[in-house]
Amino acid sequence: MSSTIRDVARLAGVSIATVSRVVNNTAAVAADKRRRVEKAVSELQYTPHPAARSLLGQETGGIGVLVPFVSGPFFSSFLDALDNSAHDNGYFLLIASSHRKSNDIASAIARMQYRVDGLIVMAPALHASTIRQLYADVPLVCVNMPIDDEDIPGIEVDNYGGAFEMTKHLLSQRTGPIAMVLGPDNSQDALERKAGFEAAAQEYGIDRKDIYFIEGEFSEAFAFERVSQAWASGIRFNSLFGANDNSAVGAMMALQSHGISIPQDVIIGGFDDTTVSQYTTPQLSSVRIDTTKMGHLAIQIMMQQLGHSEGPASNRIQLPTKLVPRTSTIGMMP
Amino acid sequence: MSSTIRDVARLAGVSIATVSRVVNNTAAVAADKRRRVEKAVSELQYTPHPAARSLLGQETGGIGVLVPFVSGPFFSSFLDALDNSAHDNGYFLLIASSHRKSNDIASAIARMQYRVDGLIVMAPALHASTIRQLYADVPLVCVNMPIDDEDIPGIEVDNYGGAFEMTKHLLSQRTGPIAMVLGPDNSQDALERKAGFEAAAQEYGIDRKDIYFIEGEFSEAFAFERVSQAWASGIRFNSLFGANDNSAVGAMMALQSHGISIPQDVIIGGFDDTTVSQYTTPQLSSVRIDTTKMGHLAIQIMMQQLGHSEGPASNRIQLPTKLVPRTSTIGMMP
DNA sequence: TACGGCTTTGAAAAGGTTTTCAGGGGCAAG
DNA sequence: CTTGCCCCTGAAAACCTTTTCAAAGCCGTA
Repeated sequence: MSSTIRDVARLAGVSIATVSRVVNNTAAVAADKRRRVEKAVSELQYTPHPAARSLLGQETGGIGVLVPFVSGPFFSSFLDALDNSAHDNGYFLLIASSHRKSNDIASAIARMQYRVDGLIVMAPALHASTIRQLYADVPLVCVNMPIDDEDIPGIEVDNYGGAFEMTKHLLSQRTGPIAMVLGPDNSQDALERKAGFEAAAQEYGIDRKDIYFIEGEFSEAFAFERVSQAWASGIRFNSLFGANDNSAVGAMMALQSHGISIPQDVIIGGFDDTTVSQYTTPQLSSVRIDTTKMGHLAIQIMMQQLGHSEGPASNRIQLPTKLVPRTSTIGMMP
Repeated sequence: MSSTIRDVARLAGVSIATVSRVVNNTAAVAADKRRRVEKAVSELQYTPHPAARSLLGQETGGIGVLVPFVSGPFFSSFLDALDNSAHDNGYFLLIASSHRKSNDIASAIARMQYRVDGLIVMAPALHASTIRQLYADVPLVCVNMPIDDEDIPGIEVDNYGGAFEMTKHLLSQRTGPIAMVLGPDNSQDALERKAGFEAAAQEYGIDRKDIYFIEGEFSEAFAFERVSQAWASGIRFNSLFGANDNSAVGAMMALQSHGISIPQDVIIGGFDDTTVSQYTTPQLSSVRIDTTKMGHLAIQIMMQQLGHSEGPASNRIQLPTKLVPRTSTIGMMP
């Protein structure tokens, strides 16, 4: 079986207090005893039991992460950044996915209780205050979700601005009727993107009846079907904005299957700048969210809350987005 | 602050033992006391401290997962399956990524000590016995890595068979000189794929001098560069097998940039059946590893080891692969 | 009525660590 | 030589829970 601090103390001929002092380097210990203890530690392969430590209110070294899904390029690259950054700061990640169901979130958070020093949550369909309520006494960082409490630190993505910019880009290339494939109703980011889209369309003076909204679910298959239906039913537009890349790609496939050529007949833009956007034909213009930066910032804010570092000036950050134009919105190649 | 079992006991007017019995439903308790305790529990929002529990050798409810990376379609869909399956069994995941460095693995495993009930490891560059050595007394499941100890349960992917099948597919479409973009030397799966490739080439009687190996690192950029070099230096082949999809895509891009058309001039196959393979032009033929099944199986074997279920008949599973032919290897569209 | 057995209950120990507190020893200064 | 201070060390408490063990109460039966 695994050895305890008592075993080490016995082997080294000292008290357990001394062992603890050597292991944690927390007080002066006579040189010879220190040596003896170190020898005993390595001989017995002693590792302090984390449960005993956290029982005393010590830090656990863990950071809980809650995301809707683990897979998908957007979430997974965010997780990757989180993981790297946490690792650099000596923390490990406890990851749970909520699958967008809110009761799952409650149970997932319950499991994290006492096991983590902080919580990083991304739950686009929930509000930050709900999370805070679920687990009150832990440092919290909310990412990419509506933050309705001034005191909760977090990172908000500029969905509005990104959508606005993309829509302007589309309309500057090709004016006239325009369509948008929406996201799920309960997703705050989807709504913000819609708002940005509308504002830009208005700025360009597009007539209300020349703006088409097509239902979507952030999924390629769903977008394919609905866009296909829309086109078949005679709806026509010169450009299309997908609330995320999945939707945009689905729309692209649907239109191409109707014999429409992109970007000659219709230009298309997406959101998220997913990996696939580089591989479609034509390559999909998109709006990049810097997930790596997002992850780093989240950990940085968390470290600040845990008192480990200075952190950014504010603990409430608006993450800018970046337009990435590709061939799906550019009429002619140079 | 958060409340303890003592607070509950005091409020309900019973002993802490009784509270424990009610909370864990572990022995008969008089109806009125039970009610009082339940009331106190909900009133104080009491949650047992997991550290105290695990100190008593109870199960933690956590399963540790070690993967080279968190991101990337292959790993993340595996993680997703793992997460779903673990969740269904009432477990949560503790995820750490090793970034392929072996000292990171050691420290990651050290962190997991005592925090998890079991460990699922995917470390293509390491051997199972090394892991076992690092953390002896915990149920272990090794996935997609060389298992050099009969007693360690795990899932091995049929890399050899998949590569064999793909190579046969390539040569049945187009015989003659053939190239393979290799994976990293220290990766067991890469070596197995190479072996499968060689065996198939031999079966088809391809002359040794008509078989070209091109260095690779499982990365698109690296493959692009090396394949480009190879072609520029005059090496010619009718078909190419990429040790993974990244390499195959890189090769495809490189060849296309040289004016070669796929599949008319050269046919290409990959491995992993990554998402992008559906979006390249032409779509990339690949070999699918059912990551979802892999995740489910891994959890299933783990549950068996933890004594929770019957599990599969054997705890040593060879996961079959499946050839997914697409347009990159089919000369003419129907 | 008395006794045996069953149900319910609480006290206490155990699990492994950190930290406080008090004491012991050595050394320097007076 | 004595006193005082500092350095080092060990005993013990504290953290929170589960579980064992023993006792108490109750019911039914002889």
